[in-house]
Amino acid sequence: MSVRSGVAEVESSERVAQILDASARIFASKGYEGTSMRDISESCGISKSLLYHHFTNKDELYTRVAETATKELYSFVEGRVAAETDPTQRIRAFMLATAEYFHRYRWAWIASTNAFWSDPKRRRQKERMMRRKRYETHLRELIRDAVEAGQIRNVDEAMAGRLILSALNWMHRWYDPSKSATPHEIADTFFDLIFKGLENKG
Amino acid sequence: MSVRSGVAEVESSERVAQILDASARIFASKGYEGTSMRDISESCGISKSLLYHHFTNKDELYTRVAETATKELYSFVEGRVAAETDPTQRIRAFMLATAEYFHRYRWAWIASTNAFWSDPKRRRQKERMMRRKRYETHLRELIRDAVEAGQIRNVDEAMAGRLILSALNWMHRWYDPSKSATPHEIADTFFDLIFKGLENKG
DNA sequence: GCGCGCCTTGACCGGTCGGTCAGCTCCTCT
DNA sequence: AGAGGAGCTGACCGACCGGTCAAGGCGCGC
Repeated sequence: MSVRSGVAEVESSERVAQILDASARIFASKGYEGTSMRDISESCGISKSLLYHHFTNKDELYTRVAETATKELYSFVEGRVAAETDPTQRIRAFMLATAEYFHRYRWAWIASTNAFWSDPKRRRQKERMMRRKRYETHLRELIRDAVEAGQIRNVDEAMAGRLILSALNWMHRWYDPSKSATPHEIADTFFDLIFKGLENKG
Repeated sequence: MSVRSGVAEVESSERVAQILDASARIFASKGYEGTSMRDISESCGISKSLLYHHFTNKDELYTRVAETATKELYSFVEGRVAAETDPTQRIRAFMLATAEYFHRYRWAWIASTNAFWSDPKRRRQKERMMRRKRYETHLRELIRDAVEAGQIRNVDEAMAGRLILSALNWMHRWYDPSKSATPHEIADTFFDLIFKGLENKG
């Protein structure tokens, strides 16, 4: 495993970063319960004991992986949104930024998405849910602003927000990095489809 | 567990149906690996051995659950689509039928969705993927028909199809049956949003 | 009364799980 | 030279996993 996959790019220890990267990939493809500490240690070419030298237990290791997928998402997206002034373009920036974030932390994103249900630790889940809610509320505010600016029609912003997030959140299930379109292009296409609609007005 | 949750509604044996229903709920909430045969047997109030009397192993039990979520989806949706003639209304029927199917087999749907990755048996996955592809191809054909009929603009039908399916497939992550909107109403709202778009034309 | 099948059980199996521990190597600072 | 700490290992632990098996209860036809 020579190529880094996005997790812990600025991790102090080289080994810790290697473990986090390998864990992200394995958790993403096999789920939390389906991944054993032996799987991880063997994919890193190290002993299982060394995992416990760097991390207290499996749960902390998983949490570290999952956090990278969500922890800075909000501030990253907010920064991109703030760079735009036009209400509609702010929504587009929200979508493109989310896609870019997904692209960068793909395996960690998938790992945390797949274990959305069945979280053994409720404290962690509560924390993640709060970040999530803040992120979703932000989108709804952007939609509300665009409605008030007269740029989009008076839709239910909760449902419109869910539609946008569905398009972005389902992407990991079919996105193939070896194919042509980048997440950025995909998000842009979805923005066009959602904004203009399918209907032929001509 | 007195209430049936959709799986195996016409199952010959009462006990088998009970096991399938309980399994669907537990697989849905804890995943395949996270669910033990003891979990299932205890939630049914029976011994673990009895599970193996009715099912050969854990994999067959899971497969039986997962199949109910996908096996008849295509023919069910196709039937609803065939009842409509207008190309746009056929797309709407596709969406409403999918939402209704999800509503009916909710736990089995979630269980099979969550275990999309990490499928130990490749044969089964291949089978499911073929059904899935047929289902998705059908939608793309409906979109193409509507484009050719001049009802929707000349969009990329693959991306338009993915947008529609994303909205439907992500629903299980936020749908709450205790809340007001039914899957039918949700799908109808999504159809309206996707068809007309967010843009204010006035 | 009695044998026969079906549903059902508890005891048990080998294997794997997450996690622990004593101790090894090797580099650094004094 | 030697003390000490970080990185690292293999042997090991109890718990739990999926799965097996011999046998018990029990209704039904003869």
